[in-house]
Amino acid sequence: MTSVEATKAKPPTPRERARSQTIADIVRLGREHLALHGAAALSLRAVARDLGVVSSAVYRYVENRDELLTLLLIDGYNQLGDEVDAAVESVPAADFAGQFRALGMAVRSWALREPASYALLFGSPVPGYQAPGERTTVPGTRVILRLVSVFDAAYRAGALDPKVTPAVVIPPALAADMDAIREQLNLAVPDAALARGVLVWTSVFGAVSFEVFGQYGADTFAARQELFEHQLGVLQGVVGLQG
Amino acid sequence: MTSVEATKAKPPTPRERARSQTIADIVRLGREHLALHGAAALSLRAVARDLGVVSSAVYRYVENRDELLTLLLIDGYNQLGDEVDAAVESVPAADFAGQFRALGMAVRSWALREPASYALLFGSPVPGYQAPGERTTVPGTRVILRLVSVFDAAYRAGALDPKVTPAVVIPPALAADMDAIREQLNLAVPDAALARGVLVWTSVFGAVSFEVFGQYGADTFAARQELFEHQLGVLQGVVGLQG
DNA sequence: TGTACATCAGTGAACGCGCGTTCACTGATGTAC
DNA sequence: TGTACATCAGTGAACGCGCGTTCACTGATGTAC
Repeated sequence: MTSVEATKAKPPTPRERARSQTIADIVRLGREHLALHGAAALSLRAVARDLGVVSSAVYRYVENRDELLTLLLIDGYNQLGDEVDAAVESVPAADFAGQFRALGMAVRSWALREPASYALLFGSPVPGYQAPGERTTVPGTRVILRLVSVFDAAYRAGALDPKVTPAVVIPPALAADMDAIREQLNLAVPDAALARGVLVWTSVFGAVSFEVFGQYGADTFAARQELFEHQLGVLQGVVGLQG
Repeated sequence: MTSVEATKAKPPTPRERARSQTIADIVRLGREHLALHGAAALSLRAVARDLGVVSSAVYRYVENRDELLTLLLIDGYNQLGDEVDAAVESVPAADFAGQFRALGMAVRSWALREPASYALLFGSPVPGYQAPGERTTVPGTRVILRLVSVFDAAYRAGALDPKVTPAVVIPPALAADMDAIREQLNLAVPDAALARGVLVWTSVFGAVSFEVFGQYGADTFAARQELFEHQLGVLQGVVGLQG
């Protein structure tokens, strides 16, 4: 009445605020359980206990265990996506190589900070759980879309060296896949560079996964940060980004 | 008595043969359960059921659940190691690039055939389980040792192109790690190539993991075999293997 | 401003399930003399 | 070759546990008139 805030974007009622607060708490507690016991052991009862509530009460907020997994998946993708976006945007628009390295390092540092979420998103599939594509595809593709957009912008700016190492032929079937991707994402970058972009993508996550999942022995690599940055440097060369 | 077979390598008694047969059965059934429900859900009771035996009986053969996991881990590493060895050895000794590609393709085809074992070895760690290094290190390093030996042999034969793409500097801390590795494994290959070898290693597994763990969307890549072979071809160039 | 009703959060008991692991036991198979 | 004993595989009952999910319920908070 007195103020002009009746902008029809109806402000949340106290109940609604309490409700979304509780859902946020559930997701947070779920993430902690993920970190302690892994996705397969994620249990609604345990989350209810930590929430200080009887186990059946969480069913007011979450349909079942699988939906909690879905919420955690989406939450993880968005955390990672936000950090990657911020890292890339902190680099000058013309420094494509720097943007690529910032992206890679953002992925690594988030993964090391949240190994359980990383494992949920990029590790072994959770047995018996199938992510609902309608809800996870958009957040789940943020990083790769960002990576591709860096490569494409670099190409359009003439910053992708076309004569990278020994050229490797692209078989027709693979070229067809590349065409589809290029069309769907409105890209300019040609087949060879696009295919190398895919390799770079999987390689970045391969390096991060080895480190997070403990595939490097306990003490084979002391200089892991340097190793990763070196890997990024080489990968940058693979796709022809100079700088 | 009648024959000369008392060579002191005492032949197994019937009981001993039955025993190792049963252990082999347990491992085989465990692998099947892994494939169906994942490592976290691996249960001794379920294995006992499939073995047609009461649940407490498996404790005659396996100390506890963790030991079954260890057996499966070792079994998986050795399956993979055997296939990789066979693939590499089927290529002429002088064709280092061919050996590398054979290794990569052997990893991929085993992983696609045994996705659950692959997930156990290279996916998210199993919560609460710590592999006993004394038993798993040797089988667990077979692939990387084989890969390194291909690179080293190529280097010694002068088949590693030293002027690969833009050279990337190796910081001192990383160089120290490389020195230790070189000494421990008796290698000749220099820092730059060794570091690129590590990248190639993690990249091969990164590409395989993305495919096995379903990170590529359902239909983004139809030509997965071609994609992987292309990736191997580029990686081969990264480390300077010509051919 | 006050009353009557609807909505929602949380309770507590219960269902049926599978798990790892221990233990005292029965019988069959091997070994020593 | 035969007997006495030791070893081993497998049984079946029991322990205590945690899980997902349903359901009828109580009480507090919101909404319509």
